Formats: sequence, C-alpha cells, structure tokens
Amino acid sequence: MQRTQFGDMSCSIARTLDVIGEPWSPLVLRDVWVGMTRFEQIQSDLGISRKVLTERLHHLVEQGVLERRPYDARPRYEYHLTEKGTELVEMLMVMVKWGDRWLAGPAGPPVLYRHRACGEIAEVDPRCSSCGEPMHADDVDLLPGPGAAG
Amino acid sequence: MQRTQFGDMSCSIARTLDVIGEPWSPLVLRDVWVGMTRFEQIQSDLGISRKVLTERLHHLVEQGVLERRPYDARPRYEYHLTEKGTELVEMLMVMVKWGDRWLAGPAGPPVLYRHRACGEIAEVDPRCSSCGEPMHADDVDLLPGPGAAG
DNA sequence: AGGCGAAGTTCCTTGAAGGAACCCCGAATG
DNA sequence: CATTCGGGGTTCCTTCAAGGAACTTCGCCT
Repeated sequence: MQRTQFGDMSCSIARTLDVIGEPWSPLVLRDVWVGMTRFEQIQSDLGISRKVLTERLHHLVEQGVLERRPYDARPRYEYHLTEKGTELVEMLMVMVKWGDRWLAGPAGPPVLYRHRACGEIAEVDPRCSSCGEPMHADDVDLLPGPGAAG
Repeated sequence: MQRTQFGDMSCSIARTLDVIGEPWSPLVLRDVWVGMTRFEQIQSDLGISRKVLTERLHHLVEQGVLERRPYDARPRYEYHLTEKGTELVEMLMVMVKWGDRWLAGPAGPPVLYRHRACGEIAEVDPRCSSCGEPMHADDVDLLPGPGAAG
C-alpha cells in the first residue's frame, strides 16, 4: 500500500494525521498515556506486529510526541509523553467521549474518567477559549487564516 | 496490506478508529463539514483515488456518520452529516487546535474559527462536563467502567 | 441520435501491515 | 568462564489495501 503524505496540505487536520494518522498510532499513544511505557508491554497489550510497533514508536519520537528514555543500565527503554504528546491526548479524550456515546452498547463505557479537580466521573466538553460557552461543530464559522494556501 | 480490526477491543478509542481511522476518512469528514458534499468535489479537493473515496463514503454512511441524499432527478447525490457525524467533528476541531499549535509554522494557522455565539476568533478548550473547569490529559484518573472487558 | 457530466466500477501495480523467526546485548546464574 | 534469560528490536516473506488510469452507467440536453 503506498500512502499519500498529507502533511503538505494547508490543513491542520491533514498535518496532524501525518503525526498520528497511521494505523495503531492512537492506540500506542493511549497505552503510553495510561502507563504502559515499554515495548513488550505495548506489543502484548495491543497484539501489534513488532515491526510495525518499532516503526510507530520511532515516528512518534521523531515527531516529538514521545520521548525514549533508558530505565536501566542494560539497554532498556521506556517511552514517555512529551508536552506535545500530552496535549495530543486531548484528542483521544474526545474520541473516548464519542465512542462511549455512540459505540459503547448496553454494557456501557469500558473506562470511566474521574476529574481529579472535582472528583466526579465526567467527560470532556468542548468550550470556546474566548467566552467559555459550549463550542460544537455547528457553532463556528470558518475564515481563511494567515497560513492559508496562496 | 491486511489491517487489524480494532472494533472488538474493549476500548472506545479503538472502536472510534474503526469508524474514522482509515486513511482519508477524517479529511472526507472535514470536507463534508465545510460544505463540500459531492463526490466530484471531495475527490478533486483531496486528490484521493475514486475507488478509495467510494469505499470511505460507503463506510461512513454505513456507520451512520454521513447520510447519502439525492439532490436531483438524475442519479446525483450529496453527503450530509448526521447527528452522530456532527458530534464526531468535535474530534476534528481538537485536531485542528493541536495542529495549529504544534505544526502550523511561522505562517500561522491556515484556517480561523469564529465562535458564532460570541463573535471571537477562538479555539476549542476541553472542560469537565461536571464542574466546568479545564480537563486535560493529566487531570483525570482512569477507572474501570461497566463495559470493561470481562 | 449524440454528447455531457456526475457518480461510480474495474483492473493492474505498488508497497505497507501481519506474522513468525531470528538477533543482540548486558546481567545473572552455575 | 560459558550459558541462559529477557527486553528490545530486525529480517524476511506473504497478503491485501491504496494509487491511478481507464472504463461504465444513467438520465438530461441539445
């Protein structure tokens, strides 16, 4: 399968897909997020091919989303979220919310999220960074920005 | 390339990836969101193979994210967001925010989002659905939910 | 009758994912 | 000192999805 590179499109979605759009990448990110930081852990948790996992980890490190860090005198490594990676996890939280709502089935959501600040089980709610009111897909108008394609 | 099906994992991220995780799908969703609703429009905008676009559109319709709607007496169709699809666009908005912040380069973001309610250029901010305070990746604890794997 | 244009479909090529086996390195063990 | 062990990969072959161009279908329009 040859795959088109999205990154040179003038679109932040396309560029973001170039970072985590490949198969498995979001799940790798999730595993690191929840504390599965080692190659063997991630591989056996996801059942991903070792070859593909190697490629994905390299790519995520290259993109500055993960950091590869030795944890032993032996050549052993853990992967950790960078700041860039931590912010990317917000995308996962929105995916979780949507999946919980539309795909969970009668058993309910597989995982619950407790907001540490208030102690409540909650989900993420998108709000306007300017006025704080809800900001959903049809609450916005799109305008060309400074980096728009010439 | 054979590709693993994620949907039967007990994970809302994996399930969501089964809906929009394939290459091009998020960009197709974006196009429909911004008003490019016809096959030819999407195809020429993205430069996607017609075969793959057909597959993606079918899949998104099957999943209830898009709706295929005739717009002429001739066999002509437009694709529109369902409610399920509209809510999925929130994920795109978060991707945009992240891409704008980390990948936009000196030219700045290619597109600006104006919140219709307040009129300001803004981005989406994740907040706790319970207390309304910011809710980022490291503001939550994860607990097993009712639908957790047996 | 002939042409057109939207919306696909067919078919061949290329290359990425799957998967199993293998390798390397340092530590610990006999 | 030789041997095993376990983490973290690498190699290699197979399979199947994406790329891409050509072709088809259907109803309107001249």
